[in-house]
Amino acid sequence: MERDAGGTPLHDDLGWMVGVVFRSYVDAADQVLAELPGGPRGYQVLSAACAARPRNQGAIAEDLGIDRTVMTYLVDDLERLGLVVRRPDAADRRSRLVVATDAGVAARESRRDALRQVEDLLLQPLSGAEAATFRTLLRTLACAGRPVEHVEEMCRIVERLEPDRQHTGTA
Amino acid sequence: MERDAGGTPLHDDLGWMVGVVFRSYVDAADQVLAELPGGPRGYQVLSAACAARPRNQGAIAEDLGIDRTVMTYLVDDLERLGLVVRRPDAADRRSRLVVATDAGVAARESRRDALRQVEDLLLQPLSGAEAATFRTLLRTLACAGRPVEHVEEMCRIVERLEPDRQHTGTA
DNA sequence: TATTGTTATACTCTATAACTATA
DNA sequence: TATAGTTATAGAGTATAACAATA
Repeated sequence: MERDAGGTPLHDDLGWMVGVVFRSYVDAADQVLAELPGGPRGYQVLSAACAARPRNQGAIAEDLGIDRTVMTYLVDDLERLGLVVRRPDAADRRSRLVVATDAGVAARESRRDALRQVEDLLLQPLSGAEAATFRTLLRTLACAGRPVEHVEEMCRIVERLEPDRQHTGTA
Repeated sequence: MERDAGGTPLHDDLGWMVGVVFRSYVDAADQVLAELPGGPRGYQVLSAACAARPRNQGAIAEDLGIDRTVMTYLVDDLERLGLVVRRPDAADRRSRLVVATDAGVAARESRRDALRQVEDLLLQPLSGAEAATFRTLLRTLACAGRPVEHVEEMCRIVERLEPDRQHTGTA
């Protein structure tokens, strides 16, 4: 039962690495998106509202991994600023389609350009080719299904862990 | 000022991609780390406590991107479970070195094995070679300085954005 | 009966400020 | 005076539950 030999056992931890990069992006993006409600997520809602085929709040919320109740507040704020509107869905009168206004499209475009510079800054430690590779691989991961939904595999992992639970107590 | 032609403008957004992967990891890791206080971050503190050279709370907090006040609670919980101890630092009596106990080392090792399976599950959409490349590039980014600290570049980006601010009001 | 969206409430998490003890 | 850590408080963010309208 030896201690970790290396000085920093975290450098092999995917969770730590993803967390560092995630926080770096959010911190940098927050500076650029200061005037936009909701920070990066408000921008992402606005981006979704700029898509060719408008979608309803629930669909956008699922895509962005946020609760639908939070989506209500985000859309409220964006609508109050005149950046998006809630359009009734002829096919389902319960549903509200979120659509960007002209001002919303313009606001999104200027933010997108600024965010691209932030992204370049974030990827600066990589060469141009490496950055392109990183984007491609990251997109593959992001667009694939979420591993949490691999219920069976997760259950097997947790079950295999059970015998060791006494190490941490039951609290 | 045309609407986005593609169906999903988010698929080119680095922030969206990193966010999706980050949430996927946290959700999956939470299942494996259910008994450990603080979830993935509690695990990361425990990992830091397993390092060869013990460090104090502030240094660990900075590495993990969490506030030092939060660190106090995390270490409290881990110490209560007997996984770490606060050892006085002979060189500076204000400082508390966080050191894993034998039980802490054992708990961390079993969790690390489970987390490796979670990581493999997360990276399943990639081939073996691609996954290795992704880890390497991600580590390079995570170990590099944070872009927020590139104060000058950030200021230039924000300044260039200023003329467009009227699109979003001043709230 | 299930689903979309809203509202109100409660909860968690995080940050702020004040304090102690060291340096 | 500045720093490491703690504590208490307040604030932001988030989730839970109940509700209305529609399917």
